[in-house]
Amino acid sequence: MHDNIQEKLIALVNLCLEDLGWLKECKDGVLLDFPTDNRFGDFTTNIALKLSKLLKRAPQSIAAELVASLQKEIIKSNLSDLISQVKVEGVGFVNFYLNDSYFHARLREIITCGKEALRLDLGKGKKTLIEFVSANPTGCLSVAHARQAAVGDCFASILSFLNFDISREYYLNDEGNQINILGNSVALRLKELQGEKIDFPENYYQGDYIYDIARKADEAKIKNTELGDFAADSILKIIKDELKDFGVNFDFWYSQKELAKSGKVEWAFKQLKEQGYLYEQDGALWFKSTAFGDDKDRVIVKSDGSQTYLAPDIAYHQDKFNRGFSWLINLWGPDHHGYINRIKASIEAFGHKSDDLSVIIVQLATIFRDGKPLQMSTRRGQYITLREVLDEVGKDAARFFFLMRRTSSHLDFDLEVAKKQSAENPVYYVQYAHARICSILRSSPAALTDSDLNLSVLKEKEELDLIKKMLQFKVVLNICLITCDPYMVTVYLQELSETFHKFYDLHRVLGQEEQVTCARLALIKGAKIVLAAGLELLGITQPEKM
RNA sequence: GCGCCUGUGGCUCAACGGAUAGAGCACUAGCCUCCGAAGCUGGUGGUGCAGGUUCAAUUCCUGCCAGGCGCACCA
Repeated sequence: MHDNIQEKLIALVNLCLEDLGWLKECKDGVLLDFPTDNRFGDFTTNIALKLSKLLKRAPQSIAAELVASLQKEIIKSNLSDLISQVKVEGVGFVNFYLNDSYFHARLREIITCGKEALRLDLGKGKKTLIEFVSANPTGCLSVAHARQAAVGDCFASILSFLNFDISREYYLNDEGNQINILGNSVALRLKELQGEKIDFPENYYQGDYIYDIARKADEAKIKNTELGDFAADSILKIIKDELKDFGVNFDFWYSQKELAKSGKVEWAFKQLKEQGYLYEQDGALWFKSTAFGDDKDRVIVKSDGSQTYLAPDIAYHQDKFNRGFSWLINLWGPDHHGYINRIKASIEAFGHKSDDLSVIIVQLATIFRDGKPLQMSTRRGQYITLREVLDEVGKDAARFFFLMRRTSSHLDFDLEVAKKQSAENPVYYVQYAHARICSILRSSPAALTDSDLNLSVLKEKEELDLIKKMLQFKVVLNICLITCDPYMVTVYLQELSETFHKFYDLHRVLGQEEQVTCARLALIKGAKIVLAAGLELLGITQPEKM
């Protein structure tokens, strides 16, 4: 069942190149791709263009010679039932055209096996940990966190689909300065509620939610020294609810407080010291990150004896490996990009490869309301929260929106526009295609079954285009893996939907000759399977009706 | 000053280094006695600037211009 057509064709090309005595010139190997446009066949290779300079010959003449050889070889190796033709096109591309029966077989596979037919075992069960969001429990999640949540969750789903053994983790910054400030903020608001006049510092958390927590703390009679933890716990509950409603579920909530208690930080220090990567200077303890390409060495214990943020972070990342994960993925905001080198340095100091950690920088979403950008400040409590976005545009549209731009690109998000145009949001275009298929399937006579299904009646261009587009699903997932970016799925689903809508517009499914109706029903069932699989990866519902 | 991200029609965005740079919105001309018109078809309109590498550059490299974000013994 394994679809190894691509390997088969590459082997064929290599065989012919060998015969022609050109194989040794092809240093980078033969690239066999899906052409940008299916006018140019089903597979294409640019090998003649590559060889042109080395052989000092015109690419078309090289291609022509190669094609002649390929045509002979195709007949010799009985591949003519698979390949309908191979020819030179354009400036010297060699394009392969497959027989329709190949696509019919692939479609049959999809409707028989369902989404299992779309899987690729690229992960081989590799234990992978993706850490994302990890917002401090000092306030609600912002839109920036929301984008990270959508990207991280979707990428994790894709990796899982590709047979990586993936776990989702949230690193909980539940101790330190910001928790102290949080506790002090609550304490002050409590005094204020009790009628005292207070002077609320600018660097304290300004949001109204601090009042709510203060009231709750008062009721629960929380001691002053425990206000910080109490507040963090309360906020964490809110965060968990927000994420749940956004459809994001974490396997692990990793507590920095627990890490500090565990002795793992000291253990990490000891290891680094033994390797000679720590030294003291100016009363502080430094990590020699320059040994691994960082711009400067980094302080991990300040001269006042307290640790910098880097200290637990080094131990944390090492602990990820110690827990058995061999690939770490971190999603960070752009403000953390300077942090990449020092963390990578730390894992290298422990003998891991730099590539064992992939850091994905998720660019910010700039929030607009009525065309005006909003200033964001956690402390002031003036920012658009994930909750607000969910309430305003809904989970499906929000997730799709956050995922439809390249992760490394800025995202403009005007809430008013998103609300106003919600009916025109691309997510509805895709969901509409799914619902439309369901509607046809509902209207189809029950008597028509898949038995004696003859897919060979699918000969129309739009029918074959739809199958070919469905087959690109795997290619897209592969690109997502290579680029560490799930956004391509949203682009693909729009294209798949478009291909379906075009088919729908030109050809009727129901009321045709029985064989044709059956085959087309199978075709749209296949399209439904792929659409649903894609939407599921995005964490978006697959409505049967809209 | 250094680092990262981004410059593509009026607007928001696509395009593994490939073939005629694609969509949506907006503007505009059409398509429902027929499976969902939240759809389809046509039209107008575009790669910031200057070099370089390449058979081939929106894509890679250098410089410039413009915008965003970072450059702590903060977290």
